[in-house]
Amino acid sequence: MHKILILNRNESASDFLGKMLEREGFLQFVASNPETALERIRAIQPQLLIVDLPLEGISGVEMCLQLRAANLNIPTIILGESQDEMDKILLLETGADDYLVKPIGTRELLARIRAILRRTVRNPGLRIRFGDVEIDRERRIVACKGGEVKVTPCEYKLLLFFLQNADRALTRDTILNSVWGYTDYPNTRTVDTHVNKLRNKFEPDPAAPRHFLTVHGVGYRFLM
Amino acid sequence: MHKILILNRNESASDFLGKMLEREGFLQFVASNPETALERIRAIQPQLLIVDLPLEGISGVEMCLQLRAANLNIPTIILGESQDEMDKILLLETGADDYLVKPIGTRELLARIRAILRRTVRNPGLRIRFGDVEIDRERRIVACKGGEVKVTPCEYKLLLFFLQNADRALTRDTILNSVWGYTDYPNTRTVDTHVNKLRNKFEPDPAAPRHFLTVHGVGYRFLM
DNA sequence: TTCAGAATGAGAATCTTATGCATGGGCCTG
DNA sequence: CAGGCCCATGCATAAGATTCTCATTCTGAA
Repeated sequence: MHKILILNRNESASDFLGKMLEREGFLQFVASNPETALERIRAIQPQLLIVDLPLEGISGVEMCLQLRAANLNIPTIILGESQDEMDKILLLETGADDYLVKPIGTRELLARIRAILRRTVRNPGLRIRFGDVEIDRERRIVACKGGEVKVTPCEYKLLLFFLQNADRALTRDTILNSVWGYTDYPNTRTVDTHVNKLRNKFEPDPAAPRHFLTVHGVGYRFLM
Repeated sequence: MHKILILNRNESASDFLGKMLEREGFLQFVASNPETALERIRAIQPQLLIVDLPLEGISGVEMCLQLRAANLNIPTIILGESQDEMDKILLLETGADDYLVKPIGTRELLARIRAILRRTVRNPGLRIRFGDVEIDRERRIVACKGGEVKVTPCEYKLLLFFLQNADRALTRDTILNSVWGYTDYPNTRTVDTHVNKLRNKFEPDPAAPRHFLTVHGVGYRFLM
């Protein structure tokens, strides 16, 4: 979930914007002056800053320069009032990533937010977590309690399948079909073996599974 | 010096734009249809793509989807004719990084180009380093522990591709597609062979790779 | 002729799955 | 409700299959 900080001279004005962002699944924070903005960026570490011009006693360009001087390197979208090309250019050159002229089309703003995050945030959708386990699909790495755990191709596929079908009782047949692509089901305990391996790798106590539960007479059920 | 590819259905129209870019210190290339554009992106590896809509027989959105499908991950600015918010949004959502409505303010375009390059180009200089290895793209020279190491064209391209996609698990197919330009995937071990060569040239201990890691059953992952 | 790139194949490393035995839950019977 | 039986599951092991490495050979272009 991405954090977005809105800088606006009167907080109420950013209320509408903030609501919209929350509706879209972002976490929004507010600052009403440059100083608190800088503080909060350091404290909260948002992925994006939206600056609603004009600010109190400081120009947008100065704000950008301060951000740069503070070495925060945070992606920034400016919402400005001026159609004047010169203003836009100055802001873009001093560090802003985008500039939109008010009145803002909310859907366009959203699209631009996403476009910027796509470039600057490392594929958030590709990370999944459960318990102490973190799966990074882009790197194809699984970590448990911060340390990398090696998983074989088969284990990896099975793990992803469990995550996709969390909290559902799955028969061995279903699993064999989806993960292995088998259409007929030999009397095998391959699934058991692999579940066992996943337990050993990811369950704090493999003898008392909390995530990879067995459903006696049926198969398995995975809990996040 | 950054390379920019302009995609425009009639090349002459991009002449003005191209001249302007060259004046500003960019290297500009032109393509007049999507197919050659994709080819050239692979061949030239530009840092930015400017798409001047409309194209011949293909919509902007389709173009973006193709770029995405080809896994090229190239920053894209769209120059469009439509003021319609819906068009902008669609393009931004499908992968475009910015959308400008014609007529274009050249100075604003420039500022936006720079803003995007600032975020996407990792190394403003042409030198990249990892481990004991230093790559000088301007001179096309690779050095390891200070001494020059000869690399063949193929090895060089592969090396750069790894650097651009550091820390991501890459399938052989992806690599063959991006580095070799293959669209169908013969059952070949060409990639392995070349990775092997890179290991021998750049890994302190080729038997225990620290940079060119294999992801069993998938392909390879490069670590800086 | 030379060199880079692509294909090949043998051997090594790694992964998959069958097997056997141990264990434990579920169900029947008394 | 206890005891015992049966079957499902856990789990270690090893054989078998796959995938990877890398030296070598082949091919085509300069």
